[in-house]
Amino acid sequence: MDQDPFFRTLRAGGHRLTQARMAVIAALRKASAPLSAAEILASCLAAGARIDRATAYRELEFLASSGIALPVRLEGRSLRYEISDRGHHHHAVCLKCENIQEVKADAALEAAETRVAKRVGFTVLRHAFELFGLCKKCR
Amino acid sequence: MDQDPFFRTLRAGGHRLTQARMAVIAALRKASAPLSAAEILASCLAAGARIDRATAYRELEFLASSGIALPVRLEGRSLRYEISDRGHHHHAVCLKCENIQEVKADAALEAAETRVAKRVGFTVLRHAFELFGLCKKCR
DNA sequence: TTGACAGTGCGACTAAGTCGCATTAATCTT
DNA sequence: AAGATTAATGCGACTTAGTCGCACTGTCAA
Ligand SMILES: [Zn+2]
Ligand SMILES: [Zn+2]
Ligand SMILES: [Zn+2]
Ligand SMILES: [Zn+2]
Repeated sequence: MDQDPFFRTLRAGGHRLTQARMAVIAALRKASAPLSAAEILASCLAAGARIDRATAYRELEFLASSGIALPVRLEGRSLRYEISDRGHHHHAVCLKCENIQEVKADAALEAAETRVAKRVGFTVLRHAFELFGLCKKCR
Repeated sequence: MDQDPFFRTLRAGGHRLTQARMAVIAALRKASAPLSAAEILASCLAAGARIDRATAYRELEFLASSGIALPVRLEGRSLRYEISDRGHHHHAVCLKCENIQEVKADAALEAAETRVAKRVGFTVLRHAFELFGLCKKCR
């Protein structure tokens, strides 16, 4: 626990390692796809941590501001979060089975994104790229 | 009005040209950026059409299913709509002035999107690409 | 071990959208 | 032009996702 980089970051920032905080981080770690606040809350409760809805929301917001959780806002769905140590990627959402699949960053795509931004005279702080359709299984 | 392609499509489909429907289409036409349901409702009311909130939502959904309105779901914002006859494009959202700017489709970007989809074995029905940052004026 | 205060639980609140159902009005028929 | 048909509407109650203030509590450094 003391060698965990996220926990060290939190301690270094003067933040406490509370039950709720550790439960939420554990829930994010366990997840294989981005989770909504409600799902994270359910996961924490299932794991035996008694935390409140408001706490779950506040904690996720805090973890996002600390760079530990990454907000994932897929169009049409409610806000989700994933753990932030998996490198830059995007998502493909299956419209049939609802599965969310990671799409590794593609150099050409990222280059095109940069070029387009330059063309329209925009300073890009963040970008979103999502695919919606049918996954291998559902096709 | 009878030569309007959208109106002709609606008539051909056996749909009525109601006050609400025409008011919503007019609001979408007037808009220079994607509008939320609330904004469209306000625009209709300001134009003198007495329509209900539920009607505005239902009408927008209907127009989207008819291919006349295009849902624009920019991450973190509520669902918006724009008129559908402007060709494929994406959006750049200024985080300071909240302006939403159209970004014309870029051949290289679209090609990269297609290639990435193929790589992950995904049948893409729709894609999203958005830039978030600072516009020319706000930089 | 204890004081300070970051973090929590509670509950009331808001914003965005949905739904069922009785009524209205756009279009069709005659 | 009047009546019939039924798509579309208004109303209001409901849901879902998230926010907020405030009194209380648990973490941790001294
Ligand atoms: Zn699938
Ligand atoms: Zn990217
Ligand atoms: Zn701006
Ligand atoms: Zn595109």
